[in-house]
Amino acid sequence: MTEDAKAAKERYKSTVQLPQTDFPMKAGLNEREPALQKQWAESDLYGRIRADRKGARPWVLHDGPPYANGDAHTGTGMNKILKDMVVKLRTMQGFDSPYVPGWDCHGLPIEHNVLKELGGKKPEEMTSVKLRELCLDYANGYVNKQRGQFKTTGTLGRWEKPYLTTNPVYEANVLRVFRDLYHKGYITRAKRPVHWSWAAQSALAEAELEYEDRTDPSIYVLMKATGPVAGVENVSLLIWTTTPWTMPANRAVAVAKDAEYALLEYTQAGKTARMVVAEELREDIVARAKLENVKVLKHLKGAELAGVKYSQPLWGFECPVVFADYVTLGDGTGLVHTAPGHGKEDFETGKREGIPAVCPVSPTGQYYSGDRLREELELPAGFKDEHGWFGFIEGKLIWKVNDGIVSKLREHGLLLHSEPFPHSYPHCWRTHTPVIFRVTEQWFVNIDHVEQGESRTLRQRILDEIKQVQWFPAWGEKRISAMVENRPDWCISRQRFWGIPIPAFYDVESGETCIDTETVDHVIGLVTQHGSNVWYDDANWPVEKLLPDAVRPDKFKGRKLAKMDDIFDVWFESGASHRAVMLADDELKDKFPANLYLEGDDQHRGWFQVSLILSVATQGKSPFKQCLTSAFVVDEKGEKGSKSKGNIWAIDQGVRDLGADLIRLYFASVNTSEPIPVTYDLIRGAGDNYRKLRNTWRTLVANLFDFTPEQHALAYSELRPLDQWVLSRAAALIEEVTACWERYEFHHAMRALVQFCTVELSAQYIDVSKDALYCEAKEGPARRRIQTVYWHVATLLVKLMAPVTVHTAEEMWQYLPKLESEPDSVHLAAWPKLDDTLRAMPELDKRYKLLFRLKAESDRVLDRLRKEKVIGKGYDANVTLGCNAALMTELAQHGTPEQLQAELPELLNVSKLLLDAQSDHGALQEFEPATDVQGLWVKVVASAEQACVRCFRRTGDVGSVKEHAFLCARCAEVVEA
RNA sequence: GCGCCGGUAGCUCAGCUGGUUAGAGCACACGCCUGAUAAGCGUGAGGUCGGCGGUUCGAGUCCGCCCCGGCGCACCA
Repeated sequence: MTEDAKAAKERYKSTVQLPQTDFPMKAGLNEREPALQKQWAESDLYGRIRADRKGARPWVLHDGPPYANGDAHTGTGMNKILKDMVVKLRTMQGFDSPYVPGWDCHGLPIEHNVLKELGGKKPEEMTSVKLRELCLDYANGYVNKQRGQFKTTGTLGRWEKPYLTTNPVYEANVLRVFRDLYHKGYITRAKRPVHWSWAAQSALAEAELEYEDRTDPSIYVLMKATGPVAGVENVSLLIWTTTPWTMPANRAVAVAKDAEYALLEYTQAGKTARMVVAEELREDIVARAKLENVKVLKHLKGAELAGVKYSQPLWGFECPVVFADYVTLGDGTGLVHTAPGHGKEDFETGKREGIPAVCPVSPTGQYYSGDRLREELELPAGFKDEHGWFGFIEGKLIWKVNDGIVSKLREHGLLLHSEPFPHSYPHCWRTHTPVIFRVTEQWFVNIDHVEQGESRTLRQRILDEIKQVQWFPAWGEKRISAMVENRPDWCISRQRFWGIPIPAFYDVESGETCIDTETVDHVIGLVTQHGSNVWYDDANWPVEKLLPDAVRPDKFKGRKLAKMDDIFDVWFESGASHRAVMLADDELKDKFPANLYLEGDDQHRGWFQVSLILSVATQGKSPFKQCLTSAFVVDEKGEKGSKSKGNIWAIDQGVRDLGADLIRLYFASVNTSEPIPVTYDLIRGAGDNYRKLRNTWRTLVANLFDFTPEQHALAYSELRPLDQWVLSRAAALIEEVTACWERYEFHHAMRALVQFCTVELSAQYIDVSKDALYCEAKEGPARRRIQTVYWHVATLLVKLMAPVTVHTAEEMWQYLPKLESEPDSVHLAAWPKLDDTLRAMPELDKRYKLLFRLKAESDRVLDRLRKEKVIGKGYDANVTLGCNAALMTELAQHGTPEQLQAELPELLNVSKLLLDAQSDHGALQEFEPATDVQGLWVKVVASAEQACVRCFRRTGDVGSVKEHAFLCARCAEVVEA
C-alpha cells in the first residue's frame, strides 16, 4: 500500500461504522453477580415479579425441604439452581410462578449434634423444652446459613419467608394430616418387628435404610429333632443363618411343604450323624462342609416334616417345625431358622402358628440382663440354663457375640459349618451402623387400608395416581410404582424428642391408648398457638391441662392419663408439606396440586413417596402433576460426594471461585439424569460455551450502537433472503429450546443455543454481514436490515439464556436496545415466540444450506492458496464456480444465475465470483473438483485489481469516482452521501 | 439375585420411528485476518459407534447373549 493510500485509509476510517460497545468482553462474574443481586434485592425484583404476574395462570414448583444441617453443597445447590431455572422459565412464559423455599428442621442428626455439643447426653437438670430450644436454635442457624449460600447462586424466591417444619402452623398441619388419617382408619398402633437402629435407638422407616456391604458369619446349625423323623432316630434339622446373634430367639424351623428334602447320613471329622436338608441344596452343603460317606437314607416332602419337634439349640426346650411359603431353595438349607422377634416374615409365621415373638435385645442393641433377659426370652417355668448361654450373652452388644455364639455352637457339636459371608445389609442412614429387627410397639400407616366409600386400597389408589403424573425421566414411574407395590406399612413413630409428638395418651392404670379425632383436634389447637413444645412443657402443660376432661372420650374422663412420648418420622413431616404449605400458605393455597416436584432421584423412595401416600390418603390425589428427578453429583472419579471424602464443596464457595452463572451454565449443559461429575475444572470447561455466548452477543450489540428499534427496525418485507434466513433459523432455535425446556432437557437446549451462536451467527451470518454493516451508508437499508436482524436475534438470545445465566442475561439486558414496552429486568420479560418476523422459512433453509455448501468448497481451495501464500484474505481472490448441468438446475431453484452471482461474493467473502456452466471443468487444470458437492469445480485466482482502502474489496472499480481515487464505486457513493 | 439407565472422535455430548462417505462444540495441528482483537474466520487430523452373533437389500439405530460403568430393588432367613 502506498503512503497516499495509507493516508486515505485513515481519512476514510471515520466513515466506517465500526462496532462500539461498553459491554465488557470479560465477564468479571465475581464482582458483577453480587452487584446485580444487590440491585435485585433493592428493587425487590421478586416482589415485582409476583405483582406483575398476579392473576395470571398459576404454575407452582413446590420446594422439597433440604435438611437444616451442614453446608449447602454442590448437590443441594444444583437442585436449587435447576428449580430456579424452571421457575424463571415459567415466569417468562407468563405464569404466576411463586417459589417458596422450605427447610426440614426436625430429626435425629440435629438432635445428635446438639447432644454432642452438650457432651454426649442431656444434662440431668436440663428440661426437654430447653433442649428442644437448643435444637431449634441449631436448625435456625443452618437455615440462615444455607439461605445465604443458596442466594449466592442468583436464585429468586420468597427467601425472607420460607416454610420451616418447626413453624407451629406447619406442625399443626402435620397433625391435621395425622388426624385425617386416623379418622379414615389408616392409623394402627401395634407390636411388630421394625427396622431398628441401635445406635440411634429408634425405629427406622424404609426410607431411612441404606444398603451397605458387610461380612457376617454364615453358619449351618444342627437342630436336634426330639423324636424320629420319617421313622429315623437321631436326626438333626440343618438351618442356615447369617445372624448368629438371633439364635437365642429361635422358636421354630420353617420348611416348604412342597419342596423335596433329603435325609442324609454323613461323616464329618470322623463322626457319623444324620440330618435333613433340601435335596436341591444337598450337594452344595456336602461340598461346603466337606462331608464324607454321604448316604441319602430317604427323600421326603416338606409336608412329611409336620409335627417334628426339635430342641432349641441354646435353651433345650422343644420347638416346632412349621410351614412357610417364603422358604426358597436358592441358598441355605431349605430349612429356615425362624425368630419371630427378629424378622418380618418370621413374625408373621409366629403370629399364625401361635409362637411368641421374643426379642431379648434392648433399644441399644444389647441383650437384656438378669431377670429382664429371662422375661423377654419367655423361657418356660423352671428353666435351667445348663450350658451357660445365659451368662454368655447377657448385657452384651449383639455384634460382639456373633463370633462367640459360633464357637460355642461348635463346642456343643451343633455347628456343621461356618464361613464368612459378604453381602449388602441395611444400615441406618444417619449413623451408618447395621440395623436389626426388633419387635416393638409402634404407630403405622396401613398401606392396604380401604377407606369408607372407596373400593381400592390406598396402595392401589397411589399406584393409580402415579399413572396420572408425568415423570421425567419417564422411568421414574416404573421405579416408584415398584416401590409402592412392594412397600410394607409405614412405621411413623420414632423414640426421640426432636420432632412433632404423636398426640396420643394412655391410661396409666390400664395402659389403654387414649386418642380420637377430638383429642387430636384439641392438641392441634394448642400446637397452632404454642408450638409442639406444649407436649414437653410438663411444668406449664400437665396432662390435665393438655387434655382436659371436657375433650376426652367418656371412658377416660377423670382417669389418670399420661402422654406417649413417640414423635413422628421426619418423613411424615416433609410428606405433609403439600398440606402445610401448598394448601395452607396464603400465596399457594388455591394452587394445589403443585405443577412440579423436582428433587434428586433418591426421593422416589423418600419425599415423593411419602408425599404421595399422605396426599392420596387425605386429599384423594397426587400432590404434584409432574415430577422431575436429577441424578447425584459425583467427583471426577464418579464417586458420590461426601464430606468425609473431601470431594464436595459448599456452593457459595464455588460461586465465589467460579461465578454463579458459570456453575448454572454447567448444570444446564450436562445431562442431569446421569450421575453429574462436578469439579472446578469441568465447570471452568463450561467457560468455553459461556465466552462463545457472551462474545457472539457482544458483537451483535456492538453493532447496534446507533439502533433504536422503534425508529430503525425494518419490516420483514424489506429484508433480504439471507436476513430472513437467519430469522428462520432463529425461529427454529426458539422452537427447539422451548421444546427441550418443556421436556426439562436443559442440556439439549443449551447445545442448540451454543450451536446457533457458533454456526449460524458467528461463522455464517455475522461473518458475511460485516461488509454491509461497516461500509454501507449508516442510515441506509443495507445496514439497517442487518441491524434489524441483529436486534431480533440479540433480544431472543438474552431471553433464551435468562433462566440459566441469570446475571449475564440481566447485564446484557441493560446494554440491549429495547422497545419502550420491555420491562427493566429480563426476568420480567416474555419468553420469545414465533410471529410474523420470527418464522420458519423452509425454502430459505434449503437455499442457504446449498449455498453454504458451495462456500465450504470455495473455502477449501482458498485455504490451500493461503498456505501457498498466493492470497491472504478472501477479498484477495476471485472465484469461479464451475457447475455441471445438474448442479445448475439445482441452483436454478434458488434464483437466476445473475441473482446468485450477485449474492455469492458476499456469502463467500471474496471480491468477485463467477458461475460458469459452459466448460468441461473436469478437463481444465485450473479447476479443482469439489469434494462434497457433486458436479462442482472450483477455480481461484488472486485478484489483479486494486483494493478499496475503505472496504478492502477488489471490485475492479476503484478510482472510478475521480474525487475518491482509492475507493470503489460503492464506497465513493457512501462517502459522498 | 431381579430390574432400570448408560457405554459414539482426547473431552462433553447429538444422532427422531433402521437408508447417501457417522455429526457438533471444545481441545489439538496448520494457516488467515488484525475493522468482534486477552476476539474472529478457514482448513486438517482424529471414531472397528463396548464385544460377539442374528434379523434385513441395508444397523450406531431392531433382537439375543456377553463385558464394563452407574443406579435402584430386597422374602440375602
